[in-house]
Amino acid sequence: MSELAKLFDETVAATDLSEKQKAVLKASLQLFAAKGFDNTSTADIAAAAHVSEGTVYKHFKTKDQLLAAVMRPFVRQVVPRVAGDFIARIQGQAAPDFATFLHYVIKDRLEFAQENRAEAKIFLGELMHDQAMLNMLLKDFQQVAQGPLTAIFQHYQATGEVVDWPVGELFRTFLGVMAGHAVPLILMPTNKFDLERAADEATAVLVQGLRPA
Amino acid sequence: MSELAKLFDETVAATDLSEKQKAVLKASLQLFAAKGFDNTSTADIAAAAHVSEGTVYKHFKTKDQLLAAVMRPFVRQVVPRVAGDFIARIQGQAAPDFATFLHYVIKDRLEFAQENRAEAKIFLGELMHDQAMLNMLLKDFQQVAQGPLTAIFQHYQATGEVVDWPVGELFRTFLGVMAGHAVPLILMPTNKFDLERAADEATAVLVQGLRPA
Amino acid sequence: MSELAKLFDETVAATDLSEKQKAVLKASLQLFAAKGFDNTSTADIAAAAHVSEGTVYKHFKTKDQLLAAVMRPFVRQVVPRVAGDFIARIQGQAAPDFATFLHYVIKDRLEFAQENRAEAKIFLGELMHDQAMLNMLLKDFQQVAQGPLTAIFQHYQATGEVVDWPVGELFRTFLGVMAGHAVPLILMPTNKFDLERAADEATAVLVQGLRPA
Amino acid sequence: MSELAKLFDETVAATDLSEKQKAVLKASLQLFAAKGFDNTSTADIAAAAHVSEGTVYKHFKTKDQLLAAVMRPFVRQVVPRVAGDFIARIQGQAAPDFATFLHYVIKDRLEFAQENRAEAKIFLGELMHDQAMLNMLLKDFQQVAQGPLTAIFQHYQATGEVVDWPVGELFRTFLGVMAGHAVPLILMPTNKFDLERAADEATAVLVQGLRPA
DNA sequence: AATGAATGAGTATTCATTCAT
DNA sequence: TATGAATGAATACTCATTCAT
Repeated sequence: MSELAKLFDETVAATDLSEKQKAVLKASLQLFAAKGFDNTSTADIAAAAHVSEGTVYKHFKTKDQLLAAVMRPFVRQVVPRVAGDFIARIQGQAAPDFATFLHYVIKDRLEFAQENRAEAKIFLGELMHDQAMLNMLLKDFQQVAQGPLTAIFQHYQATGEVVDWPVGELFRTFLGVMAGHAVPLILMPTNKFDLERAADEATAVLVQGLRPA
Repeated sequence: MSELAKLFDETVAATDLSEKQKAVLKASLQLFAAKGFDNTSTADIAAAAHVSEGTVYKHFKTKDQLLAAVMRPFVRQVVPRVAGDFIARIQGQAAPDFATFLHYVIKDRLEFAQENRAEAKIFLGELMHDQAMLNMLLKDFQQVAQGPLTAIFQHYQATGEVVDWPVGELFRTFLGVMAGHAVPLILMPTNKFDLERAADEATAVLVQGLRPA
Repeated sequence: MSELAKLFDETVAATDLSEKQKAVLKASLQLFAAKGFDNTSTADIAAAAHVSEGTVYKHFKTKDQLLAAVMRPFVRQVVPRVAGDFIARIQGQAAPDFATFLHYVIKDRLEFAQENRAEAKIFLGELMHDQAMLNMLLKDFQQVAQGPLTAIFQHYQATGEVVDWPVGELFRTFLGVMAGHAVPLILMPTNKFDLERAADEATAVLVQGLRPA
Repeated sequence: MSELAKLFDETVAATDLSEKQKAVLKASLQLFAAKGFDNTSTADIAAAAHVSEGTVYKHFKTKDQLLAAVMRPFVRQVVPRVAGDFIARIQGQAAPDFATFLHYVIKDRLEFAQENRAEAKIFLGELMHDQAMLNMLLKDFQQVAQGPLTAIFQHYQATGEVVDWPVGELFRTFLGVMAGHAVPLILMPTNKFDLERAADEATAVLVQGLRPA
């Protein structure tokens, strides 16, 4: 199980959620992913959770709160703490080369996507309409981009492994190449996905593509 | 104005749509883009188009048909005829080098995205929930990927400019890098976007990133 | 063609109805009979008559007027002038016996029903909801029952062929027995209906059934 | 109260219908009878039942289901079990004479009509448009006509009380004469109806009318 | 006379949400 | 805590009717 899934379960367990409330959350996750938030009624959720309609509203005051409860732990992890971990090592002497760094991060995020496919699907589906979610994401991105990520990329620019572009541009390319693998992984319900190979490929493209001319 | 935009306008003009019906289409486009299809009511559309609710349904028999009418010309052009044009030149002797090819295609598609921002936003927003749209898109992709695109990439593999990966993988990387520029362009309503520079950058990354090791 | 059908056509022809208006009437007749008045829209009628929606309203100001136009000649003939014709003969010396009288009337009305099946179906279908139609019918019935019919039945009571019940009761029995044949004739679209035999049977039942004990 | 009325009330009571839901049923019955199914809106029903429109749809999923719920117990009893009861006695030795049989059945059915005037009015009003209802009725008729009724009529044909016609013809005459009394009873909201006398009269007509010549 | 685009009130139905039990 | 009946506003869609051309 992924870190997020664990965290999510802990969140659920930690709070005073009864079994029924957990069932509500689980049903919401599945239905939102399968049919979209707007096309899922609270009656659907109640039925899927084997719970009365009133119960759905006992803990979660609105349908939107239900969405938030389902998505919050996921959104918080989309932009990971990975960066923070790495920063420490880089500032020490044992900094890995750019390829190793990329491979680690890409694989980590693809695993994350794979293990949280339902949440990711909801996320992609609502991103366009849910200003709150979009803002949460953008804020996280900016924080990471302006903070730890800048330090990391600057490190590899200093070693000559990465071209001298603004960090934002480097990040955009990184995200694009990764999304090329992540999006199909999320949308297509296939389990034949070769995660290692995808990470290899994306790493190869980025290492070469971002190398100084 | 983009090719599509023209085509779209012609479609509208060609059919015997009255001024009011055109207003309905225009209002639908704007509202779907702004609030999403599900969150736009036919009453909203009628109000925005300064038209009665009955009028909304006079020409377009269902709300779904309205969405289709708004999106069809766009979807048909997402995967462009560009490929076809190029094939001809490549099969002749005057084939451009890989960088030139990429730059042309990328710029063309980014311009397309820029000029059809509203449609593109709806498109992204509905893709997850609208199986029909997703299928249309996937079919188009497969057709292009298995047809002209294969020929093109194989050409550049023969010239030694492109690494010997399966065409699908090359295409995925190409789309990812381009999406890295297109998605922010579509989502952020800024006109400061430097299209030329984005095309340069994406081209640079891909030319290097896909070059044989 | 039945008397009514002729009269109906004359009504249509006589008035300043254009070909299109006649088509509207014909389409209304067919659709009202097939789907009922409430389930037929004026758009349906326009389409079936190959006419614009506006044209439907050019001559007939409301949908109800259309119904009235279709039904009026029928309703006026449901209770026939037959009675008047007969009165004359009875008051003369050449009065037929009760069986002959019944057979003539029953056959005449069954033929009428057969030839005006569509109108009859609408009539039955609307009778319950359309107070105006019901009233028209009841008034006609009362007029006939209190007028000519009374004279006729009293004649046969005087000859000893008919039991000494109030005319209303005799009429009710007569209508019931006839309806037993007419209703299936109207509802079932079969042409195997043996009208002569039905008239024989109904006559036999009534001659015996209404004979003084 | 009639058997059906009881059965109907039990049905309502048996199911877990709340007071409000019963009010919905009652209001539907009254409004459908008064204005017809098509001319009764769910808003009308909600208002008449002093209930919100949502409540109308809580138990009954569609307006058609409401109609079915109102009519089902009635339709099931239109063609009664009476036949079955009689069969037993006839097959025993104590068969009543034809007049007694007729009088019993006619009185029973007229009482039924009197006690279920509202349902009967809806029934007559929808029969023409509601294929399902018509089919239900026809099937019941055929079952009775081909089953118990045949046995009964054949019994009276054997005793020489009834003319040697096909059972279908006998049934048709029986229904016609009865309808002559039942229809006015259903349509006219008068309580002066002398049921005993009507049964006497109908019996007299049929006993004589169907006697062998 | 005929058209057909336009209207707006109306219709069945859904749904997030509340509340008495 | 859980229930599920009740709510009422909202929704997609229909339809009789009008009117400018």
